[in-house]
Amino acid sequence: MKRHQVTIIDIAQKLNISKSTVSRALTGHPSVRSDTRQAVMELAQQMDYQRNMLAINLSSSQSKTIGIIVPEFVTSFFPIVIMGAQEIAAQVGYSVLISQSNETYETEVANAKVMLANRVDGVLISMTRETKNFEHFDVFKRKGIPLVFFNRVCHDIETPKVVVDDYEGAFKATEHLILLGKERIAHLAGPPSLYISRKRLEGYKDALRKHKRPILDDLIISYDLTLEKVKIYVKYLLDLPTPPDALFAVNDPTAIEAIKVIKEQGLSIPEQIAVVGFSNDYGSALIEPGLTTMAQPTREIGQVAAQLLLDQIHTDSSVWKPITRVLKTELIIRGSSQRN
Amino acid sequence: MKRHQVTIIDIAQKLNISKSTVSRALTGHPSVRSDTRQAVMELAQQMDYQRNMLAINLSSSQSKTIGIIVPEFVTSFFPIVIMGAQEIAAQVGYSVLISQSNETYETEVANAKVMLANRVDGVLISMTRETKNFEHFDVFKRKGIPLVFFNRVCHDIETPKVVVDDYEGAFKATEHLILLGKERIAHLAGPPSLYISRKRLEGYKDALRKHKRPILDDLIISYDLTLEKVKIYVKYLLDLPTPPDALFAVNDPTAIEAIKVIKEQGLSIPEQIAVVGFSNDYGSALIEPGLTTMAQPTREIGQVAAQLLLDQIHTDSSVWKPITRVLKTELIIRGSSQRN
DNA sequence: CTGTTAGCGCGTTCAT
DNA sequence: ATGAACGCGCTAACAG
Repeated sequence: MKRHQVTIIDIAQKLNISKSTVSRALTGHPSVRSDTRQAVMELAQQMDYQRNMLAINLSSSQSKTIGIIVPEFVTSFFPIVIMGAQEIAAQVGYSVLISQSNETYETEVANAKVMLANRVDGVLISMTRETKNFEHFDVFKRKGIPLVFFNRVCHDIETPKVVVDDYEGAFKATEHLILLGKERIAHLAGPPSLYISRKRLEGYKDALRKHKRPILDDLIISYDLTLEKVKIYVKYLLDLPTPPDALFAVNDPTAIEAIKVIKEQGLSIPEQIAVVGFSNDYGSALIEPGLTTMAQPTREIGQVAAQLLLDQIHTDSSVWKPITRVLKTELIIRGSSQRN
Repeated sequence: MKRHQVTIIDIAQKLNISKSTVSRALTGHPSVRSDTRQAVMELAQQMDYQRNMLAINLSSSQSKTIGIIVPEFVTSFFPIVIMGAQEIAAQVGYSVLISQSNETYETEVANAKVMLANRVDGVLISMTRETKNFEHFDVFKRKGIPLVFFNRVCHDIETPKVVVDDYEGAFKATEHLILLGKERIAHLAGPPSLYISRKRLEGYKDALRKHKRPILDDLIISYDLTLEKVKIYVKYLLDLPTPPDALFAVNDPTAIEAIKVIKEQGLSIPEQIAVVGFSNDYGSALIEPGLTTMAQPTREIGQVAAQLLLDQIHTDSSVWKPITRVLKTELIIRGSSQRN
């Protein structure tokens, strides 16, 4: 079977009029006799005519597509962000080209090239945990393609960003544990390469300082977010001469993994050790005990990021400033930190 | 700032040679002097040249893009399928255009149009639960655009499909409960409009028949997969004069919701009522007790579907047959059906 | 080996 | 109100 899509020419011929007229009728141009328009519309409908965006995009040299590069798809966080972004994009007729970097720098670079090749009008990015070189982002800037970072942002590129208040969130989470009477609060932190890891670590430390607690380096472990390693670190913490009585994890997957390990070890949560995560992922309400966590407005992150990107796309970029939108987090208390 | 991407012409001018030569060098055509090629490649690199897929796609009248239409993004199932599909597509240089129908027929139709307009080379589809009219799928067939259904397939369209053995899976799940000594096994089924609902229901019934158990209509509830309603149905079941002692749910989100309700009601799982789901979603290992479920090879579904689609795209479709690939499920036993 | 030309489908001038 | 002609960037077919 031949693949053949109906074109304007096809319908022009059938109606024995010029392609330009058909084009005008289809695009709702006023200067077309209404009966002509009528005829065109009907035939188009009947022949299943669909505008060829490939052609339109080429001649308008814009793709009406925004790219999204995320590290992964496994946790519920990124899919939900994407949903939010897609909603906004769809409202103004934009498509979305999604790609995952699989937490690998090389893949991220490759994905960026695909975006470039496909002439996306703008890109939403959340970086890999191992991205330390930003040349592939710079290319977008040089070519005048708007960029918006979210979640895992890059501060070496001057561009809008959408984040949650990681510092404040971590501060509150830690303070919550302190107010619960916990004395030795450990922190399973993310890699320092990620800004969010550093901010959350800072918040954790400042909460301890505010309440005049010592900051114990033994209790702070920075790891690369490879979940398999959580077991090792949690065991290490539990085997300490004086083990922690609380754990603040950099994100929910980490916290959930930690809870599993702690339960395996036969310790009681939250009595012997309380746990707090960050994100309010899908799993945090499911695990037993429920995970106390800092909720992020996930969908909203996607919406705001997409809106910021569209603003940039439509505005004369010379007038525009690299704002950072900081969204609020909210403490969700569940059984992992407090018996009800 | 002006948006301007480097073109072949730009580099042709700088090198003072013809565009065709540049094009040939870039595409690895053999008939180019190696020093010429060298020069072109270097300059291209240096100028951050990226092939304009928009142009290539237009002139080759194919987009090197496959579309994926899924009902939602919330459960982990579809994102993982998409990951699988993306892997395969990426290997052969295909991009992926993703859209969610939000379980709404109208959105699905609209998405199909977007796919058409973007001239995707093929489409992967899992239908909405409310899709009963298939005209929008037929359009693809008429235009010669290959289609592959997965998971929620449509049997009125002659096209390849990728499914798991829902019948067998449901049969095994039910039999598992029977062998556990459960006498009154309820089934929270999906809407009859979905083939998978019907198949799972069939498997459930046949397992009962095989073991000479009565099929009690009271214990079979078909619902529209709106999770909020699970509570109502489960309560109804529990309030029956002789309530069920086991529940087989059509999918994991339903089962997980059911477990929550059952726990709220103060009943013990699995002693008073055992629960089995279908899918082995992310949450099923997290909830307490762990959910016994039929695991689907989720990622593989995406891979196989994408491969089937690519085969169709690359093959002369006249020679090709609408195979249905049936993948195997596997029973994962956890605490919701059996104490260890 | 390299340059020239045509055409992919559409929107958009510029004429009429 | 309509038609003709051009260009978007690139590849392929056709000369040299």
